[in-house]
Amino acid sequence: MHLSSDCMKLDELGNLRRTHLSTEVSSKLAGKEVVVMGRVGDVRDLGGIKFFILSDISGSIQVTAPKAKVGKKLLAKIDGLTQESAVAVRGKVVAAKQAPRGVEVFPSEIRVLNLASVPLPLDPRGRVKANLDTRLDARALDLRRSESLAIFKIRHQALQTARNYFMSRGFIEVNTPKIVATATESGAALFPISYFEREAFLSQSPQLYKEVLTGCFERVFEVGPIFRAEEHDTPRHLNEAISIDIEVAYAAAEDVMKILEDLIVEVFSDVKRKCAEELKPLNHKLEVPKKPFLRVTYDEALKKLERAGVKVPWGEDLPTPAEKKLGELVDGAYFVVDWPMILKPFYTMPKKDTPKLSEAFDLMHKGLELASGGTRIHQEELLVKQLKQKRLNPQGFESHLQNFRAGLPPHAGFGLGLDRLTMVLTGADNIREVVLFPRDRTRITP
RNA sequence: GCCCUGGUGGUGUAGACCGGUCUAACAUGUAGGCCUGUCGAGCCUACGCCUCGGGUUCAAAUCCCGGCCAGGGCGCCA
Repeated sequence: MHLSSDCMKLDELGNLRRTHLSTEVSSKLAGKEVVVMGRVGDVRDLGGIKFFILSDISGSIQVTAPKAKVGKKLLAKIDGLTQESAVAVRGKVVAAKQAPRGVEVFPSEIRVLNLASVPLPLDPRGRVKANLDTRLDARALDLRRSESLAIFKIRHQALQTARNYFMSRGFIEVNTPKIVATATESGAALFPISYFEREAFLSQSPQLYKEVLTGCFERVFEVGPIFRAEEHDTPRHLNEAISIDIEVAYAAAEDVMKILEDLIVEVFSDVKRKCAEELKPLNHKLEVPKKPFLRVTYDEALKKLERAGVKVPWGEDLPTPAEKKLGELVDGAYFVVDWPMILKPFYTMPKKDTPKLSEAFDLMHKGLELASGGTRIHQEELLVKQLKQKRLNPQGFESHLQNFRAGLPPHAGFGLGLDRLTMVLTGADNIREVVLFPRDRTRITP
């Protein structure tokens, strides 16, 4: 019932189309008619003259309505506007020194395409801060804030740079299934789903698929979601994340570490150069790491930590406080290499001379793990041995193992967390800030 | 799951330690009014809040217990 009366107030978009983005309206167009569309910002009514700011994805433009020059119907329409409503304005461009950008539009027609209700759950202009939880509940509105917008433009740039990087180096972009039949890796927590009459799982990583694809495409990369059913509750873990995964034939750990190094430096440089405007509202100074990144062995890391008063027994993973400590001891981006085999998954290649250690690496940035990778096993016999050692049944991996009998080449690769990378690029201290609609232990909406 | 901290109008905060003076303050917002150059407009008026349940007390936003929720620290994270 409210709906019908509200709809009565609304205008149709009809055949009207935008001729200019708000920032394309310049004083050069003075005297010309333009059609701009966007969201209503501040409305200022001075009695004899009314102003409102119209914002679109490019920026904003002021719409000015002097009583003497604009009809009563239009003035009434401006009175009825609410913050964040969607409007179309047809009008004449006027150069004016007093206008915010030296140019404004005198309206001849205003169409209220959709009226925003009041009050909104948060202020998208950001004058009054809102808690992260409140913002995530109204995420699409929150994304109109300049800080949020800046974060996702930077994320977009990182993704674009990464894609360009791989494509210019002969990588083929692939999409592997996210619905998988078995829990392929150890006792890792996977989300079970119902797949017709069978149980299936959400993929935890494209690992096995990308390895197999090196046998045909040689160099592959994938940008896609990974799902982990771990009950973690931290500012750097989500249950759905985006991973940039690569796998390269005829390569070993050091080769893909160089690729990763190059990629990181290129992404940081691009963001620093092309997203200077976006970094400003985030108040973030981006430091481009220098190549080559420091290689710290697992053993060296333990020694450094012990000297700093943090004891980690050999053969154990670095607990969070140890990771953070190491991040203080070794600044910027660095690799931790030569991990004990027991800490790495079954497909990890052992070091030839010291088989207790692996050819696996982690890329760290100030204590935060951004990527992990290494040389993979390509010989079936060794892989079966490792499966058994991890107490996995090789029979469950038959469809995977058959590829190794078809002459799968030696290969190496890594998985890089796009969300964590974006955290570092934007200075965000909570991973939820850099994900449009984050999925964590308690949140599955919006 | 554990530990710490918190929950006050639509939003963000103050008040709490030391119960009464709280008929709950400030900002933003919203509604109305004045104003023909505002630009985080200004001025005037109004509207709207103590997380839920229990307890202590003459008296609870304030103290105690529990629930729920959130933030941080861990754990978990092949």
